[in-house]
Amino acid sequence: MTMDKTLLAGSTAMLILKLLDGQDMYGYQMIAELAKRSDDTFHLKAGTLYPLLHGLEKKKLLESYEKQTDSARIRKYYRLTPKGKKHLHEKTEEWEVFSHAIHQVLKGGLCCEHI
Amino acid sequence: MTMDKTLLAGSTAMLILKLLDGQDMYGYQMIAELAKRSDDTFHLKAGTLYPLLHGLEKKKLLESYEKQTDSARIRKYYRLTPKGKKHLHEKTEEWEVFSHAIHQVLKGGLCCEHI
DNA sequence: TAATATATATCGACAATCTATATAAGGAGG
DNA sequence: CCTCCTTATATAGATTGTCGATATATATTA
Repeated sequence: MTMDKTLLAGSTAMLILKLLDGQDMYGYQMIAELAKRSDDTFHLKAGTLYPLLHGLEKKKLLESYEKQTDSARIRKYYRLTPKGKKHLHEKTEEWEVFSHAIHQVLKGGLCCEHI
Repeated sequence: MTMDKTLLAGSTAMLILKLLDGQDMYGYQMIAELAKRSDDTFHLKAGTLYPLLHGLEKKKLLESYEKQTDSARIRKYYRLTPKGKKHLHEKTEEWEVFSHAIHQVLKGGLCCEHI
């Protein structure tokens, strides 16, 4: 199914933070990992990811460091900061409230019709 | 809780269509009804709703008609068209896939880590 | 050596929401 | 009677988030 890209709005940052909660990763890896974990539902574009990472770093939610791999190639890894972890927690709760509310409306709303 | 407004992106139209699935409504009523059905999570602004309604009408997903109420005031009611109903159905399925995918990622993704 | 995959980055376009503002009618309170 | 608040519809401008296109460079494979 073709995902409506606008649905992602606002939740992309949360997903990135979640990916980094547990292990450090570099940008390109995140794109693949997100696709994998979401069963190929999310295909984050590079043009979306990199500006987002820079923004999160500026907000001190992430820290980056360069790491030389076996193949002489330098990759830029990102690490979740304590502040980022806190932010992730908040956003996750927000998401729960939000998706529950949507679910509520889609359920028919009949439950609230005559209280 | 202050809802991140961007989370709504893309799903507002679906919610409006859902509200009209069952009964015709006028704009102002939709704002109140959506807040009610979502347990005060969604507070749609007039500046968001009306352009959206006009857009949905232009796309033939909605039809409008004016109705004189008891109080001499004329209200503009909206009705869901068959095309709109079909659209609602599609968007609802899309939402299910999307929210499931988010849930999957937030779950930790550990389940997919070593398959 | 040429094509493809990996890897990071920026810019302009576009879509969706918000705030602010305009307009106007009805009801409540002073 | 007049003012304020709520109801009700509407539009313009600002902001934000995502995408497509493009640029650059290295590594792998054919």
